[in-house]
Amino acid sequence: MNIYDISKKAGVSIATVSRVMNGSDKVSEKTRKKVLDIMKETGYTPNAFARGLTFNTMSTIGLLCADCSDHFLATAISYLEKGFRANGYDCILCCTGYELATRQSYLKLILSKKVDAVVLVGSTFIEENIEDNQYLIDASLEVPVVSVNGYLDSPNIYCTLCDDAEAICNVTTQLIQEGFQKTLFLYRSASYSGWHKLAGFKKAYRNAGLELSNKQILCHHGDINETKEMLLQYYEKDFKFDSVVAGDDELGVSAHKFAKAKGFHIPDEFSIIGYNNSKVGVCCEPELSTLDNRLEFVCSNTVQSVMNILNGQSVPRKTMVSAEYIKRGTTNF
Amino acid sequence: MNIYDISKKAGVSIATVSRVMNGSDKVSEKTRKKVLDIMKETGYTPNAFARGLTFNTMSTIGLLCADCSDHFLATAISYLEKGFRANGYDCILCCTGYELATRQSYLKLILSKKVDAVVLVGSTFIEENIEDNQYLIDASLEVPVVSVNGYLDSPNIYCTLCDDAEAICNVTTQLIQEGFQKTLFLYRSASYSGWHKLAGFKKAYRNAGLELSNKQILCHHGDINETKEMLLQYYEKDFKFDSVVAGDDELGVSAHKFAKAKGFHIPDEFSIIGYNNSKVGVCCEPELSTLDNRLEFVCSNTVQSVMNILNGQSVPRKTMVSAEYIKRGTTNF
DNA sequence: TTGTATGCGTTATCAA
DNA sequence: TTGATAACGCATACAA
Repeated sequence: MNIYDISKKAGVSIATVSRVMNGSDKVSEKTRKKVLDIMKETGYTPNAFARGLTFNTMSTIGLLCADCSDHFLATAISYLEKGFRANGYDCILCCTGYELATRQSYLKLILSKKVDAVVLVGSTFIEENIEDNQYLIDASLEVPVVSVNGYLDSPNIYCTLCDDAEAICNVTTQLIQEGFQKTLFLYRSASYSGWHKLAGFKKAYRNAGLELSNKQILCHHGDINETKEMLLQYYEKDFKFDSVVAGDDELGVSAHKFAKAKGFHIPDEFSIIGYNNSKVGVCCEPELSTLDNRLEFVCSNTVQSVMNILNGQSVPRKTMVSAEYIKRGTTNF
Repeated sequence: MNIYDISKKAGVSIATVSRVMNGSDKVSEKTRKKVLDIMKETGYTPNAFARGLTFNTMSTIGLLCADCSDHFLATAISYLEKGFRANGYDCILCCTGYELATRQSYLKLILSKKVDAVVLVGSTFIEENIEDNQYLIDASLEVPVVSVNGYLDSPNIYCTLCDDAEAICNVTTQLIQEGFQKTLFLYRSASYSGWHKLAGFKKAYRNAGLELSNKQILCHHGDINETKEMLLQYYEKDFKFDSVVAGDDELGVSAHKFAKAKGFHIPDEFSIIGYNNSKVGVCCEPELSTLDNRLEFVCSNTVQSVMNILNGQSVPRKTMVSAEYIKRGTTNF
């Protein structure tokens, strides 16, 4: 079924059929009804590729994310997809993994599908090494690139993110004031968000005028129990920490399991703070205190930015929002 | 940059350019090199919409899922996306929510984008009321429809699923043999998978020749702590259960928190079995025993089925796999 | 108000 | 080995 079939059945030209489809007012009620009836009868739908060809868009957004089985990223994708759909856009999902080369080739793939914009979901897309971000800047020459929780300063790249550094700095300062001065900062990987959290941690010690040992900073990736075991060893061999500030809630849960294994009383003897306010933090007892990075706001802002950009409106290149501290059972403040 | 620009620069016709692009052997090495050089130089990419128009496909699969922030579904999507991409297909993601009307309209939307196949991720897409599945059958008239973890018997609908009923039946039988004869079956919603799990639970009691009270079956949706509170009330007011078989791990964690709140010793005094082998089950102490429904296998089978169908090969309409019991700390067997 | 003709960027058929 | 041209399905400027 195409526009010619409909036009024949209705005894009109394809131009008229096209007008009816696009709600032109320059069609008589009579013919409009006739054409509409036949469309309904035949279940006609205009060919999306043909429309794409003429309009040079199929109203799709490319969503790049490292790993959509990661709960934080999956939640972001959920918000983004809903938001874009509400604006009439479909989302092409692309799970890139964490390797740069893969991300570069997948970004090209997505661009070749002629998406209207590219969304980088999660801070892992911004590399520390400047040249490694060139592929993002190249992409931004073709379509707007927006980043959720990462920041890259470039003309057609728009970023919405949470002030992780400030949040971590604040809670670390609180811990110090509570007397926890041997805090371990536990994070998963080098990423825009990772460095900023670390910077916040360091800043708290600087502000307090306290010496910070590099043993207090630990980068580790592994599943919950692997990390717990690693912590048990680290505690014995390297550093006797009295609290943990974690880069995400899963690391926080690992610290929680570590503390339980050691028989430490939480939160008086041992305090823990997670990050992301995710479901895993509420599975343990006592539940994990955490920082909520207002993902829903960040995502809806991202969607709105893309829409505004596509409508030719001016949009701030950087939007920053502060995190919210969620007090639960693993801290006293 | 389009094929005409390239052809002009190379001093050849568009037909030759097209041949070069598609690796035809009927092009002299000399002109091939010339065209290739200019393509590289200009960064030319063929227009995806135009190709879509001629081939009537853009190599995309529509992924429908109720809620991709649900960890189980997100994991499935992760596997599916990787699998389809490895086969040269992109995925359009569509989070439908749980309402039938929304799902119906979104399925139409996805079809109007001319995807090559539709994947229903999760068992919630199959409705108990037969007419409510008609929209799926209608869709299957246009493109192959495949279901992950749900079953619908119809010519162009292909299903891969885990034998939830058998799995639940087996563990329930084990519980009965261990002396836990007041098990509460806790599930979240009516769905294909939900009924089958329930059926398995009932079967275990039938097999054991035991009376099953309808107080032993409880449907509830809510977050982890809401469900825990609900269980505390239910225990006081309605039914003194000694174990829980849960439809998913989060419900299992709720039961876990309930048991802790009551001071029951796990697993001797109170046993719990979750479902899905998800991350939340490993956050609590003792960790949750659970059933792994072999999601990775189910997803890779789904991808392979779609590929085979699109290649015109014959594919079984139903593939069933048994679950794996994961013993952790909330059971004795 | 309606119809004709052209363009969108490819691929593929047929001649040369 | 190459080139001209029709076809894919739709939108639209222009003509009627």
